[in-house]
Amino acid sequence: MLQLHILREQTENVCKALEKRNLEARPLVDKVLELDEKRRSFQTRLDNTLAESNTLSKEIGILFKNKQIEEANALKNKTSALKEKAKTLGESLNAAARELQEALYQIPNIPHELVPAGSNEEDNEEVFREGEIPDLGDAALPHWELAQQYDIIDFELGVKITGAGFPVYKGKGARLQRALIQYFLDKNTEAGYTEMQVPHLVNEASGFGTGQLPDKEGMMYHVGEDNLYLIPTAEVPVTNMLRDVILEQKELPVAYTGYTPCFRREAGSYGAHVRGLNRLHQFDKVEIVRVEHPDQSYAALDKMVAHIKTLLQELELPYRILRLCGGDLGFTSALTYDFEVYSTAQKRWLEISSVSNFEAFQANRLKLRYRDNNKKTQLAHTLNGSALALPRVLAGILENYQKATHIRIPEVLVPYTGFDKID
RNA sequence: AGAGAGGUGGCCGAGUGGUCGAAGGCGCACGCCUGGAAAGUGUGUAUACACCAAAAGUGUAUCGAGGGUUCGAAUCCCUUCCUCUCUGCCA
Repeated sequence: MLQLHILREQTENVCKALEKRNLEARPLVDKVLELDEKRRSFQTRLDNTLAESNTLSKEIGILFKNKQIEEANALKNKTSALKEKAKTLGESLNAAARELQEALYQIPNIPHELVPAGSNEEDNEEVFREGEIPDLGDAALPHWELAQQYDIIDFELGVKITGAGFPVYKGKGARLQRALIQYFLDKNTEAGYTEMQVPHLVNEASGFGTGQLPDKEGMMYHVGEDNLYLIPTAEVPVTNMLRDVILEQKELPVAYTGYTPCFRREAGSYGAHVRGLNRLHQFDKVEIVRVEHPDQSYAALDKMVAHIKTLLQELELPYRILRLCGGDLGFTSALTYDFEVYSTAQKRWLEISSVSNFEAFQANRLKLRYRDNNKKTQLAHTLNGSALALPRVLAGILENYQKATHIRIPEVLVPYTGFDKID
């Protein structure tokens, strides 16, 4: 949610910047400003009415104490009109506030100046590429065939017990996955992130806090009986820990990491792009989340990118980094870098991490603030990223490390897996 | 899951219809005192919104949340969430 004062004071700039998202924001922004004015006018009128009524009430109290019953009753009559007025104004105020919020929710975050113009993923800007793409020739198998050949992931079994998109990891496949999780958590901890184990179900308020609700309700699994949602990412519980929090400036930055399974209904997926591990309803992910002073948030973003790079370097996977263009940029993000690992057999890049600076957009909704040097509360900046999403890293490892008779395990993982090849 | 008790400011805790945004204490901040510290002492110490160019200031709302009664609610009523104790169940 954008801050109203920014919309009010920098209307032109905001609209111009939003053009990068191919969004004609003018009508929306105008509507917000109009509703804001309306809301404020109702607020002022209601406050004045209530003030008047409060004064009268106090007078009535004093009159009763002095046994001036008649005078008191006379004043009572006066207050009933005020009461009526306050009620109407209150309703108008609430209606305006609600409308304002709804309109405000429809405006995405302002893209950072580095965000390239563009309409879809084709226009994303590759900013970095590293790692050798192995030459596997025509013998290269996609990971789902490797998974079957070495009996390490069973998609059919998942279908049997749950449904499509819920694979069963077996034997060394399970162990490799667990090794990756632990490796990522260790590396993140080493980099200064505090490990958190969080609930995998969240309440409605948390869904609203990070913006999955009300718009993206369809992406989450809902437990109706208890009105809880299965988390689509650790970002939801981890970030919501900081909902309605005022931090002291010296407590910044906050850096958390957490491993959770992620549950996504992912309606409307199809074809080869969802085969194997490419897209799942349940998958594992290690997430990193930061809360930063606004002056520091972009330096922090760079640090996060650098950190994720080291993970991929150590795993010796070929990857590239994209700066998302305006058309592909997430609603809440100001600047996002996607990491993609190369799937040698599928001959395409798979997204394994998305690192974003939300600036104050998310904090505004969460009411996550810090107290600055003048003791004023200010919105903090929030950032998060995957470090990393497991299935596609697994797919990358299986495909890129495949040999004629086995799959090699990246060296850094061997201490975690306890074996150096899958055969 | 059943029975009971309770949710008040950063924390503890008073407050059962009228200047209560809320006593008192702790903590914290600044000052005095001190050679320095402790003790002592003085002052200050919530959040949001509105008005104001801004500061100062003023107003409004907030005592878990939502509704109601009343001229007036932390206080009474209803709904709901949560916590604690006991009983039950359970990894």
